[in-house]
Amino acid sequence: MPLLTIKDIARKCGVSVTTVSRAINNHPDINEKTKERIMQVIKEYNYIPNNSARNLKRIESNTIAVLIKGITNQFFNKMLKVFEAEIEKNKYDFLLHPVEEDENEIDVAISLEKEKKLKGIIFLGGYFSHSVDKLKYLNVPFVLSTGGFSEEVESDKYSYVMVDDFKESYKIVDYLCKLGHRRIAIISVPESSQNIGKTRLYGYKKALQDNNIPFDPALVRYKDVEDRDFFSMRYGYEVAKELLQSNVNFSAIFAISDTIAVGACKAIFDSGGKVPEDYSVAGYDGIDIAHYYNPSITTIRQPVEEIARESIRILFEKLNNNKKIEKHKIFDGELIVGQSTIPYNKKS
Amino acid sequence: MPLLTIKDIARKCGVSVTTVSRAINNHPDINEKTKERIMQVIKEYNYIPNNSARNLKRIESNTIAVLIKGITNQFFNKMLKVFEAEIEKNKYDFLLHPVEEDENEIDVAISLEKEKKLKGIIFLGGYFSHSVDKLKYLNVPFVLSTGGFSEEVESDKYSYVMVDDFKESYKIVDYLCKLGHRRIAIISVPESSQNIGKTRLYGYKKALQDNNIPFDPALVRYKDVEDRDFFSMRYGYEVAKELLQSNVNFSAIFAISDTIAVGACKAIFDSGGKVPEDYSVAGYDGIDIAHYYNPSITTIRQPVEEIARESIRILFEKLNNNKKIEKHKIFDGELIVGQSTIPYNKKS
DNA sequence: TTGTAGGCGTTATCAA
DNA sequence: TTGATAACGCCTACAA
Repeated sequence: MPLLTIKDIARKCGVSVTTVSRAINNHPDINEKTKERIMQVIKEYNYIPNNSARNLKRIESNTIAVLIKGITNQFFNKMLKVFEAEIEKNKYDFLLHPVEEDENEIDVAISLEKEKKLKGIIFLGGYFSHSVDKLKYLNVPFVLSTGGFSEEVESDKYSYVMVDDFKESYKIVDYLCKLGHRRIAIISVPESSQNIGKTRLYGYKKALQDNNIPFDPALVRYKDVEDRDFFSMRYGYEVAKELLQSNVNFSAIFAISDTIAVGACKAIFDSGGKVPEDYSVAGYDGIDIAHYYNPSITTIRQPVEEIARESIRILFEKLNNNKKIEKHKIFDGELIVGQSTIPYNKKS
Repeated sequence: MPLLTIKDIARKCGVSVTTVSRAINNHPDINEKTKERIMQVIKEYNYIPNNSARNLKRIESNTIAVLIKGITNQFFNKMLKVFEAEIEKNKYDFLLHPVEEDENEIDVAISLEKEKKLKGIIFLGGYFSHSVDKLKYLNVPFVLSTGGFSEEVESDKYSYVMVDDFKESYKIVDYLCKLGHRRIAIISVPESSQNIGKTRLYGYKKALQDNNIPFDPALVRYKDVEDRDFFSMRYGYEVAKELLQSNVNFSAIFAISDTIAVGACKAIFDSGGKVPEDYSVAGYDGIDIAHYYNPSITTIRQPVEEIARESIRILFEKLNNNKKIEKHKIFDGELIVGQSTIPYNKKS
């Protein structure tokens, strides 16, 4: 079965390719009867137009792309639903494009803008501290959504929506301090790893400092793993296990993600300990499992739906008003107190 | 900044587009100096070729696409890693293409084959009971991987790799029966929902039958939810809550996915009950959380890495040997006994 | 080693 | 309402 082209259909119908094109694209200037006949043949042969040719020739598309780095990250699940719903509600086509870990998301965006003649772009995940200057090669509006990136970059060059990782990290560690914990371990990721680990570590340090708790490097835990999957339950489990087997004393753990926190809890259980009676454990993100775990995990809930909605709102604003002004929105995270943390003096 | 084309680069370099094309595509017949100069300009202006034009013109690509329906499903995470690794190891380009819930994956495949001049396709997720006949419009090798589809279709028309959902479902329910449970509830999904729920229900029924346990429709639980997200923890929570609040007597729950099982456990905890002391809970899939939950959840582990590896192996076989023979491989699931199930007579 | 010209499959323009 | 023709951006014979 050779690949059909519009010419084949035109020949079979005894009309010109132009007419077939009109039928396919719902042009008004075509006879209903002719159109029906053509659509019948198209259906019969299951003809599907070549998108490369269409994209190449068309002046514009109606597509908004969501570029996501780390598609398997649970954290993005609910955001994707919002993006899809909002984009379709506004009569645009939704294109979800996963970006590989080793790809530069801006290059991908430039490429995709050309290839699909995009109307707008949402960046999800990824870290822009490198190559922000490349953003100038984008000719359509875009918004960075929850991408951790360094503070140094000039933010008047782009719009973003996110939470303040430093502040939220501070918030939850401060909460642990206020519960009376003074030996708080943090499960983070290797410093070399380009991600939000660093910022959350700063928040941790500052919270300790403000609570007059000396910083102890022995409480900062991480390890290198081959698959570089640092935000997995397994990673949390392994790092927590090493911590438990060390002779480092601690009464609480701050894991920089909920998945890590889950792994840490399991490590404690497996070593015969209890959460929160023996150790308090806190996470970060507020994904489903934090709520459904047993015990439920104290965490910082990132308002993901709101972040997504605001991101897309800003994008539409730029799209409709042709505004050059870049908008920035920082959402507050919410401290969700679960069953996994208790005051130090209530410990068993 | 207007979108650059190959012509712009050619003009800036004072050469023809052909020469620029040669530089881009690493053709041998080009002067090293010329090439360097061109690449320099390309880098300076961050020129990125238009993929639509390339795809249109090129005779063939080197791309293998993985079409996945339900990209947010945890279940696929590890499979994706295998696919990516194996495809790249074999010097092909990996293209991950999410398929929306309301899209027909075969139409998407036909479209993508043309657009990207694909070499091969892996289908992940989705249900093929409808429109299998459309598969004949595909001109490249493809393999169905873990897609639940009805048994009726003639399987000599395509290759697939999967587990026997009926058998595995039977296996775990039989295990519950052998533990002495006779009132086993199943948390499934609405019958109207096109998915594996039905097959797993059959396995449940057959296991009961073989253990001389009467089937009680009151123990088959599901509900309609607006977002149609049936495999969420929340769904499991809600259905289990209704079950607990009903006056239906039961001692064990078989949830047709681990995520549902997690939700069910939480519902039991919230109602003051214990797992497994008051109720045994079993899941299905063997995703991370089944292992890391507290208690760990008894489940059927689907050998996802093996499934992925075998799928891609078959695809390469078809690719290299040009074989028309369709291969079928059914993997056994593994019953993982966790802490969430105990014998009926050990119940508190 | 480089350039010219034609065409990939489709849509846009213009004329009929 | 329809059709002929050019053009989208790129690659590739073929010619120089």
